[in-house]
Amino acid sequence: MTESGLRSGQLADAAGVNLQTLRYYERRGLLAEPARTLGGHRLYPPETVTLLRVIKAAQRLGFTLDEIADLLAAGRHHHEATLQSRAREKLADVEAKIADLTVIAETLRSTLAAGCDDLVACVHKPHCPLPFADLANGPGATAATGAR
Amino acid sequence: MTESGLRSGQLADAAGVNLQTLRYYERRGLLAEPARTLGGHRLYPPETVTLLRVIKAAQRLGFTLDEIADLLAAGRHHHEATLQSRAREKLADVEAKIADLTVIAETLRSTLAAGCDDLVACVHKPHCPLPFADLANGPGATAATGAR
DNA sequence: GGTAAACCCGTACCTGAGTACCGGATGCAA
DNA sequence: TTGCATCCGGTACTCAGGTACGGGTTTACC
Repeated sequence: MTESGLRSGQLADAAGVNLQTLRYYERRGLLAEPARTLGGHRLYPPETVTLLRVIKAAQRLGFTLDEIADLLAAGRHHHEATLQSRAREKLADVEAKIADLTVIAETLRSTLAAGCDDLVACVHKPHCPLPFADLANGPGATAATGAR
Repeated sequence: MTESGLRSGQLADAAGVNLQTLRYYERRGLLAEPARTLGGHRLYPPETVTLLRVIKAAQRLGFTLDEIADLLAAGRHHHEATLQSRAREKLADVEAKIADLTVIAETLRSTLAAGCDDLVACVHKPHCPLPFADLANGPGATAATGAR
């Protein structure tokens, strides 16, 4: 009974994830419940390695686990266009984040150029670049809160 | 006894933060323990509004609350250069994140251009732009985890 | 058949930045 | 002095994506 699939530890090693993460993904609906040995140990089909790589790649593109679960389910039911439209939305998100971070980088550069050395004291000087105006209105989409 | 400082609710309103956040910042060492009324209610000096704005501005620049607490303490002790060097580090972080997100945006654009419609199926096609190579080596500093 | 490694499940914990809820106390004005 | 808004403290919960722990099986090899 050697050639029957991967044990959870083997899969975890092969995909570079933690063993616990596999069970977590199973709970989250990203991995289907695998076959089991007589004793109850999980036996994964070999292509699960690819699936995990896909999941990790999608994560790197900024998709959440919930979104990835949706996308995988949609792929199984051949609802095309779902991935395309989600990707379009994500691209808009990412572009907004880049714009936001660009403003932040410029502000940091100004802070350096102005030679500020004390957060509080600097505010009272006219050249202070610290952005007090944009408190309620972050420029990017989901500005001040969880970026990614 | 009208002119003695701000009550916590007034300060929260003036600075645009939640009341609970004030106590949270106090616990985290960002706000000093304020004076109290005889009955134990907090009385903040008016400049605390400015301090909160500074905190929010620094947050927008990508500093964590711990870092801001440090920065504020350093300012009080006139350890100059601390803000400058921290700002330099943050700028490097932010630039790395921008670079990272730029790669991600390009990948998303390729995904759109290639017309991929199924995450898993796409992998087996030669034009698939999904990045499987950079799993263990995110290009940016703290790539896949907390971007902000 | 013994033993060590791997695996099982359930539950608790982690980070970061807050927010919500609760019962009780205080502040202030009419 | 009554009544309502505000505030107090402490605790628990939120989100995302995991990670760790503990006690009990199972597998695999000698």
